[in-house]
Amino acid sequence: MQGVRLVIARCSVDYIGRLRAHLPLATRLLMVKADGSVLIHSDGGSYKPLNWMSPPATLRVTAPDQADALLGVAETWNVQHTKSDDRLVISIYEHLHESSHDLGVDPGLVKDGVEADLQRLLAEQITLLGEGFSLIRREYMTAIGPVDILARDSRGATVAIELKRRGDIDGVEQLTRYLELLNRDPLMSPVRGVFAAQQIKPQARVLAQDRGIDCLTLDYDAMRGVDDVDSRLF
Amino acid sequence: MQGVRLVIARCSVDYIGRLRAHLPLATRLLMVKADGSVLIHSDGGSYKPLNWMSPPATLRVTAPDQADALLGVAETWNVQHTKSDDRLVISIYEHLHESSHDLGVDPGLVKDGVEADLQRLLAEQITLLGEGFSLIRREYMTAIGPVDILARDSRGATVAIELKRRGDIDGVEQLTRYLELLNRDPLMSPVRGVFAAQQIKPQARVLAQDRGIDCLTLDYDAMRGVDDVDSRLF
DNA sequence: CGGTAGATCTCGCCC
DNA sequence: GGGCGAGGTCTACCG
Repeated sequence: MQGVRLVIARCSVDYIGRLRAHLPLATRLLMVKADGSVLIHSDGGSYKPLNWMSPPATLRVTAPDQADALLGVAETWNVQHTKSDDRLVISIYEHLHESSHDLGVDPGLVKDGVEADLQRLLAEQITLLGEGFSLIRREYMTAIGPVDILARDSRGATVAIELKRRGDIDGVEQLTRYLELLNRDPLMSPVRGVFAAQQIKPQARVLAQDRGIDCLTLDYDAMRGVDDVDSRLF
Repeated sequence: MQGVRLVIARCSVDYIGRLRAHLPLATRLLMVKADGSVLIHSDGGSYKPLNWMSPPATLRVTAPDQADALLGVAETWNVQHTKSDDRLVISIYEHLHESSHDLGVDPGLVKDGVEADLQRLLAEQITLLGEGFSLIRREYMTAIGPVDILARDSRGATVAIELKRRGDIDGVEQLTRYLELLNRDPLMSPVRGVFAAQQIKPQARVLAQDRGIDCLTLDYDAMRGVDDVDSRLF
C-alpha cells in the first residue's frame, strides 16, 4: 500500500505496550500511513497525537467480537508493531469520512541554528573564548562521550567546552564528568572548563561557578553574521 | 472556527523562530486545528510532523507576492504564533484536496504504568526495599526538587529513593544531588540512596555503585498483580 | 511566571 | 542493535 489514509470516525482506543492507555469513545481523526503507522488526532493539543503506533506496524481490520458488537462497535482495527509487543486496538463505532492520498517521498527538512551549527561557528570563531585561543578539535571522543570542543588558551592550557543552545544544570553536570575524566590523564591535566550557551539559566551559572567552570553567553545571530554568507543554507 | 481542516497540497514551507527550517516543494498533508495550530505531515516518519506551528496561532491566507507568483505559488499561508515571534510560511503551489470535520471536545487519554503509578505501588509495597522498611513520604520537597520517596530502614536510618522507568546515568546524578543536599542537614544525615527502576542500564549501575548507591530492579507487572484489583483504571 | 523532571518521548549519530 | 545526547523537545506540576 502507498499513500496516507484519512478517516474520521467515532471510536475508542486502547494501547498496550510499554504502558497501557485508553481513549474513551469520541469523534477523532485517524491517519494511517503507508508504513502501517497510525496517528489518532483530536481537534486541539499540540503536534503529538492522543495515541499512536510507530512504524513499522501492520493494520488488520476485523469484525468486532459479540460483546463489542452489542455495544455498537462496527469494526475493530488491530495495529500491531512489527518488532515489539506494542499493540493498538481501535474500536470503530461510526465511519464518518474516508479518503486516501498519494504523497510520494518527501525531500525532508533542512535546519539551521541547531547545536551543530553553533558548534561549527564557535570552532571557527574560537577567539570568542578569549584572545590567543586556538582550536584543538571538535567532538573530542572520550570513553564517556564526546567533548563538544577542545581548545588551547593563550598560555597553552587545555580547555574543554560544553556547548548548549539553552544552558541547563544537566549541561554543567555533563561538563563536570568530562573534566573529571580528562584531568585523570596526566598528559592532559590540568584541563579547565567553559560552559557556552545562547542562554544560561541562573542555577546552572551558580553550579558552574561553584565548580570553577567559566560561563560564556553566545549570540547566534551575531556569530552567523560573521560567518561567510555563501555557507548559509538558505 | 471549529473542527479540523485537512488539505492535501503541493507546497514548500519555511519556519523562522527558535531556529530556521525549510521544506522543499513536495506533496504533503496539512492539518489545521481549531486553535490555529498547523501540522505538516508526509507519508512516513513517526508521529512527529515534518514541521508545525503550536497553538495558539492564527492562519492568514494571502495572495503570493509577484516573485512567488512567477514561481507558481497559488497562495501563501502565514501562520503566526500568538505569543512569540515564531512564524510558519507555507507556499501552496497546488491544492489537491480539502475537507473539514467537526470533532468536538476530546475526553482525553487515561494512562496506567507511568512513573507516578510505579511510585504509588512502591510506596504501598515499601518492603520491596528490604525487611523492616517504612514509608516516610512520597515527593519529599527540597530546594532543588522533589525526592521521589523518602523511607526509613529497619535500623531507623533515612533512605532517599529515586525512581525511574528506565534507569539512566542522569537518574544517578539526580539522586546524587539530592543525597548531597539531604546529608548537609545534621538532623537528617546520614541518608543513603537507592536507585530503583524497571530497567537499569549498565553504566548507570556502575556509577551508582561507585557512589555507594544501591540499585533495585522493579517488576511492574508483579507489583500491579499485588495491587488491589479495584484500584486499576481499566 | 520560572524551575524541575517525565516521556509509549522522537531522532540522529557513532560505536 | 545498544549507548548517548539533542530537541523549535512537549507536557505536567509545583513554587
